[in-house]
Amino acid sequence: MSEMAKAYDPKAVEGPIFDAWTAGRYFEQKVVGDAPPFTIVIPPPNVTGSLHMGHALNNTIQDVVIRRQRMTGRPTRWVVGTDHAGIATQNKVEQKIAAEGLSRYDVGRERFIELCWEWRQQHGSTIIGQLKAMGCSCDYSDEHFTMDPVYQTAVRKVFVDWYNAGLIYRGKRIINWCPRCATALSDIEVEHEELDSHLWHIRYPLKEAVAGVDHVIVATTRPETMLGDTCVAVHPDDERYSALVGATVVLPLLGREIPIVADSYVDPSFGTGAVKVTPAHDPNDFEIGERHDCAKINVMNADATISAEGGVYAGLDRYEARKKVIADLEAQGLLVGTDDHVHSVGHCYRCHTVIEPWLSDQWFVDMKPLAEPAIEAVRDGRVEFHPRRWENVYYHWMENIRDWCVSRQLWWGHQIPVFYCDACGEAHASETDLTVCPACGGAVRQDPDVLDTWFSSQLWPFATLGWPEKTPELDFFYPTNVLSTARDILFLWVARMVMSGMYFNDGEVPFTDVIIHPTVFNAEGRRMSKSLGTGVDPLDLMEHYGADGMRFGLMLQVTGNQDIKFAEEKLLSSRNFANKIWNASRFVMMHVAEDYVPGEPKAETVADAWILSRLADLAAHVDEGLDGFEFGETARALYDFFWNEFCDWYIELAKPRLAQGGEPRLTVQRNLVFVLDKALRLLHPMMPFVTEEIWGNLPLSEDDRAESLMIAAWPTGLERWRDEDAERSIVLVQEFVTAVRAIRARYTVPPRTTLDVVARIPAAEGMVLENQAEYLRALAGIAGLAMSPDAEKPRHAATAVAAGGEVFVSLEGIVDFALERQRVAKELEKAQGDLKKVNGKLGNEGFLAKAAAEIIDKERAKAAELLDTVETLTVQLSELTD
RNA sequence: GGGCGAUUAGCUCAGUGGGAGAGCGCUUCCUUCACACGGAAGAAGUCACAGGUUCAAAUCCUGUAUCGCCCA
Repeated sequence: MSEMAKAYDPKAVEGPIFDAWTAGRYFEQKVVGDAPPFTIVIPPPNVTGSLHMGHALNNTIQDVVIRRQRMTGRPTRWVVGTDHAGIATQNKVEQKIAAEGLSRYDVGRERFIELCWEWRQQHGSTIIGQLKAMGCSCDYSDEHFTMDPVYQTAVRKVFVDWYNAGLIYRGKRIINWCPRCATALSDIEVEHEELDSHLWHIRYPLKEAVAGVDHVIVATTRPETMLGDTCVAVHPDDERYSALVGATVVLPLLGREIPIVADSYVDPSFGTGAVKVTPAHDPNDFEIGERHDCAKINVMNADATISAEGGVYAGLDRYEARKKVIADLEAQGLLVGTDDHVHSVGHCYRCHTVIEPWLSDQWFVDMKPLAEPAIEAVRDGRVEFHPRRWENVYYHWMENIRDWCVSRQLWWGHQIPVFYCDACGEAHASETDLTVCPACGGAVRQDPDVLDTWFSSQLWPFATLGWPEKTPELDFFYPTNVLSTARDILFLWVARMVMSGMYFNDGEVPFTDVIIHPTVFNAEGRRMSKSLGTGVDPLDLMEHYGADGMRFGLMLQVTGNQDIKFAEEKLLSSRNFANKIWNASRFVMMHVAEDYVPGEPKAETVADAWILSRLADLAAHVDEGLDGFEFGETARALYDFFWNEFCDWYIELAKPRLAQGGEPRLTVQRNLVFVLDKALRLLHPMMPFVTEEIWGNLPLSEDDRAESLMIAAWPTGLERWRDEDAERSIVLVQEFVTAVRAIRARYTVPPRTTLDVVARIPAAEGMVLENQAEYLRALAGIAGLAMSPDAEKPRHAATAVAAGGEVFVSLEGIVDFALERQRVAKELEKAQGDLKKVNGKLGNEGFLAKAAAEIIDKERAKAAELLDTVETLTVQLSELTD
């Protein structure tokens, strides 16, 4: 066995370990096995992306889940890959050719797509490499991409099937237009932000006065859109305007004559109660326009400049146009007021440009029929959310779902497989490219738009398994088990996977458990953003704390209902934890030398029984925690066990017997190895590298050994080691030792100075402690030890209350009575307070009548114990006179 | 406007009906043969506020305040 370094060095270990895993092909899973398979599909990161904290967290979660499942012996598969990120990739390539002074129109569509592929070849694997650095156990031999040829087949089939089923249609609608990306966006790709703006009140003159009224005043947040106004609307019940309905208004600046209509959409309490209606530039106005058969005049170009319809304003940018419109209205005396107004403005989720509601031809998916079974699947528990409350968010969205605009005016992506014939005017959706019209044989041209990236990503759980082919993989691994993701793509992705997954797989859900993990904010609670420089780079963190340190530090911070304000100090303690485990293991290895013979563990001493019992408890906690996807609690349980129980106490308790040699030494060696072995297995999913490195060197029996910890068996059957008596006994030992150490610390007794200790301890506890006397001596630095139920307190002794009795340490000449009085008085006060509280309960008839019997017994025992303590401390205080 | 979540030690957070916890930080002591990325001991909290339910509330209910997020 090789000598272990004094400190754990992640850099020296991680690379070789990962290479060994790869060489062993432990990540790969073939379609074999008796146990039910366990599958996770990775939320495909954006191909242009690099690892950020959200990825780090999410992929650690997935790795923890799948590593544990793999160790239980189930055939596991973690499908990895990237999505083609239409807008983002196109932006990258456009930036690149812009450096040569070229636009995509200069290079042409075909060449541009080639350049996108080239970009992908060069940069598209960045994030996959970073997942490897984290230790993620994805099946890298089977990487997928949402533009792979087979994937394209799947996308086309979905489009054509839905088209033929009438679920996809084309229509002129108001969509969210990003003028910078020059493409439509779906509703959920728009981020709304409250902005300070104004509400402008504008006088619209009537063509002819009605009952002495010669104008109407409208209020608007977007004065420039008045160029496209085709009516003015008021509420039908609004008496202020009832006489005016049907009258004609002369639109200022342009002189267009438009009607006043009554529509119940109008909120009479907002502004003046009269609204200008611009059907081509607002979704609500579009609806009003439809109802009243008003013209839809598009006054804006794709780049958000005013179109030819805008008269003298044509060519101006939308904000320039706004300024000029306001100035002109003011000059004509038509601007009657300007209020401050906060309103919600949509921004592009990719580039944060203000989006423009815009009338154009787009493709839509009719969502309602798809949503219904997907809602049902969650209602009846075929899909479960963790934490559960996310179900409500899902229901709310699904029940109010709107049609999905799936066309994008981009070049990079899945081009819409619809072919138009100019000769006969027919349109055909086709899984294969058409060159001639199936109806008339005329020439056809394909729709130039591409599909929303999410249209392809929604197929991920089955398209990556070979669908639409009925592959063995699809049969074996679908439905998948866990889908872990951030909440911000619950709608963009998760909901759509459920809908399409069920539609195309005979109603079978794509996964059974959805983990919605917390969002990682920075230490100040702000969103981490590369552009704002508020982010933290996981690669830097791994550099400082190791992959295990980062992973474990993140796991410690995952809780069910709280977002994470990133606390780097948790990574520091996790790195230290890795080192602690390393050194505890190093200690064990140093003491299992040539003389060691592997064998079964044995609960020979109370300490042995205790640690084995605690190990059983840990295993139960880890199983329960991971089954419930409670990563924070699981991490804490592992941390506490290793550090506070195994290292702080068991190793210390083991030392005397290790030194003793012979049979006791062999037993304790075997127990140390056993506990370490099982505990490393339990920790492995969270800290794969350090555990693998250590475990490979453990002197295990042939039965317990495996090629690698990552494919070693998950611990089971530890329950038989439960021993509550032993646990209680060790608590007594800990209390006693801590009491003596506290006295040592209080009087700064040098570490090597041994003390004479007298203890007045009840018989039962005394017997237990008597049996552990060797431990007490070793751990507390005791020379003479005398225990009895009626021991006399020596003169000049420092005292402590512990183990149901009193501990006295003779400290002739150095005891500070003032200090002792102060301390005892404080302890007494606390005990009296507690006693009063407990007695209050016990004196309460309601409590005695209604509380559970075991609670009452517990309170009685507590009262008796506290009374003892109070009496003891009272006596001690009275004795502290000289 | 509707909804969700949060408010516990200096900081970051666990804890969901019966004696307030962890990590980091802080104080004191210790370079003792696994570990100073360490050991030992310790100080530190009217569990946001106000009502209510209950024998019993950090925990359940209602309201208020503050902060964050989502939807419209």
